[in-house]
Amino acid sequence: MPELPEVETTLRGIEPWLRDAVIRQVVVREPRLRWPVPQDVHGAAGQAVRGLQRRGKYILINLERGSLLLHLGMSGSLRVLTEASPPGKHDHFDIELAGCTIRYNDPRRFGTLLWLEPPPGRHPLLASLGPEPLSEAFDGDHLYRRSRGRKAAVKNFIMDGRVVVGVGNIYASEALYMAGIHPLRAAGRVSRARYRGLAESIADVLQRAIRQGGTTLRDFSGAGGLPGYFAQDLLVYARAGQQCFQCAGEIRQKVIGQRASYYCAVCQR
DNA sequence: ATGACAACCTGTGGGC
DNA sequence: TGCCCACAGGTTGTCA
Repeated sequence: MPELPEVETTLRGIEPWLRDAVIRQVVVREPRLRWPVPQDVHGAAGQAVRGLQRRGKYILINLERGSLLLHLGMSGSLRVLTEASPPGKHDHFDIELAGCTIRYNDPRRFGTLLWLEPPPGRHPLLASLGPEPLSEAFDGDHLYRRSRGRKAAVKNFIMDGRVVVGVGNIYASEALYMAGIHPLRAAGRVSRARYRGLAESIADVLQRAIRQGGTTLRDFSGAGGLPGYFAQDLLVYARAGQQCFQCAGEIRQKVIGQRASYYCAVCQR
């Protein structure tokens, strides 16, 4: 469920509660996530929060010595609870602070809770990640350089976290539509000029989605429990069979790289 | 190095 | 109402 805008929304929701807080304890009820939750995470207890950051779709809670690394997977969400409430189904762990509990729910258990020794950036999961799409380091020239000789579909290319982080299945379709690029086009056969447009589209769609609190298709909600409202702004995603907003042609759906992809065969070449 | 795809897991919705 | 299948916002690991 969560791509970069949803993770950013989640981060912003928990940030005010974590700022200057001390971790009271981490309660793990179900350690069987994407990787087994290590005992190390209990080392967080008693440590003060130094800062919070997002790296791609990862959330890093940096403590005095070491960091908690969270990933929401496909169906994870965090919720800030200010009153005691009994854990429900799929509530796999809590991060308890003095004034609240941050509770993780994840039906599919593709999410992650790991302990990172400093410096966090050297951890294998973070070490080879590409640039942040909303940073100076990301632009069309970067995409152009990285794509030379690549035969993979451009949609798969921009969803590769080593190329650029945070672009998931929804926003990949959206950005390619905005840039007029067919998702199946070989990444190595997209011009520099069109990659510049694509990079701008990626940054634009992610920023607008963040402003709307992300996209809620079925069950995403931010840390305050509210859904995101970007679903009503989607141009192609989940619109198979409906009319293209530009040419009134029919939006197509096709599986690319095991994922449903949406595009207009007229507007995207 | 690159690309294709199976795997991880649960819930939901559609067709019959 | 119930059963079975396809599919769902992510990422890694394996194999050719």
